[in-house]
Amino acid sequence: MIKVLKLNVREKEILLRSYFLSELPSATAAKLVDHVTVASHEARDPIFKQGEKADYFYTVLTGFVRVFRLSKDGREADIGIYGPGETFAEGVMFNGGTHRFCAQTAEAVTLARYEVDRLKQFASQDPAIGIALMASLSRNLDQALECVADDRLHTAPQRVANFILQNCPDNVSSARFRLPFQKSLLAGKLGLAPEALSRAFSALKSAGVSVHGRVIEIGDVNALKNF
Amino acid sequence: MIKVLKLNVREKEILLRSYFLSELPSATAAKLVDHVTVASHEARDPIFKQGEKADYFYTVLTGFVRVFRLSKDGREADIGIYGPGETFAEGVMFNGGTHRFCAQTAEAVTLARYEVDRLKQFASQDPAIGIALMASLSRNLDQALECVADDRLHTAPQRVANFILQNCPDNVSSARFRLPFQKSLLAGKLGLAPEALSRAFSALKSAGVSVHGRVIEIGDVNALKNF
DNA sequence: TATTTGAGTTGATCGAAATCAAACAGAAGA
DNA sequence: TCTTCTGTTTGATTTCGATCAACTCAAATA
Repeated sequence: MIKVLKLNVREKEILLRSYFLSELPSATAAKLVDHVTVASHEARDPIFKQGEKADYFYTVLTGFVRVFRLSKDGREADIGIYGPGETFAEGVMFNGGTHRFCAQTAEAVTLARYEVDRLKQFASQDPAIGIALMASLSRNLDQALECVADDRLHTAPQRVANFILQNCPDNVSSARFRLPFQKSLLAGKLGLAPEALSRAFSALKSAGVSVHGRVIEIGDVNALKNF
Repeated sequence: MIKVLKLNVREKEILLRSYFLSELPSATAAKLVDHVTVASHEARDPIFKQGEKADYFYTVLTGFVRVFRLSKDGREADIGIYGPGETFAEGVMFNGGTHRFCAQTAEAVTLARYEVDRLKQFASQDPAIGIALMASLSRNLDQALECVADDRLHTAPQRVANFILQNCPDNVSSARFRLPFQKSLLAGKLGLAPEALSRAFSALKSAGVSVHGRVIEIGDVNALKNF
């Protein structure tokens, strides 16, 4: 079930701090916020399906969204997980107005929706909007390329190590953090079966990583970097 | 050895038909062409290296360029092959001005170079330029996501079949085309070792594909689609 | 014509991760 | 408290593709 609502104050703040809008002068950002609608989704809700007409692109306000390709034989391959402040599917502004992938909520999620046609119009009037959109596209492009390279160069334990390191503050020797979503979701994001993720965590024990539920403890950050 | 030159007439035409400039009104495109420099590279020349400061992004005029990540232990993973009319490394406009990947020519190549700083300035004045850049970014983003999904869902022979089908005209039952670059380059693009590509071609014989040097003949396009 | 060189293929082996199956643990519900 | 359900782990097996090595073939060179 989707409910469409107006933005509340808290949501407005999250949105203004998102990667996309934070690039803009505050007056411009405020104008865009006025045209945003909010969609509230339950867990496991489909947001859109590949092949559908694309009327919106999205910024996540709360929760996590899984974007994936569905193959002919029904298997799914994740191409990205997006969390609060992140924008996804901006590509539909320029690819013929059709979604090329499926998107589904991982849990209860609220989304800010930008209308494609309206944004195109705004972008054609104000260069700053185009530039902010480019920054967002560019960020997502870099992540996708990084993902291809990571998949092709590194083993499962190495990819998990990379992910852990991205979630560690820089210049510390040990750290601890909590996974913001299920392990099975992380497995998908890294292109692994859940079993492979589990085994990868075991393999990282020797590098000082211990896992308790969703809490991950890194004993020696440098050891992990050289894994 | 790099030689920097002015555009000749032929190069100017290729550039105006490139994915990036063809999106623009001809007056705008002409203005950008005036600020482009041409770099002429020999085969196997490095164009830039990951970590380097990024002063330009590029559109290929002739030849093919390989963009790849170099890992700590010296292995390389291709993230894209770019040919005539395609633009690469536009991401550097927004990622802090540093190249995140390496680029190398596969053969003798001529490139049109756009100065990042100048393009940013132009984009901040004319919304159409930003929109054209977005279209280019968006195209490259889609390709990268497609690549992730393809890697994760399909076996080597299936990926090769997909590549072949992308190079077939639509709605024909049989076709024939010539690879525009070396097989080893194609192997890299598909994330395969050259041996694996060779074996994949053999596997596709049963689906009516025959290979003579760089010429690929597809006996039954539909059989290939269902491979 | 003989020779060298590089691209591509073929064969044998190995390793990483998918798959299938079963056990296990923690949270939610009766 | 006991049961149920879902997410995660562990074990056994299989499959795919990397790797290493040898070989073929064609083009380039002498």
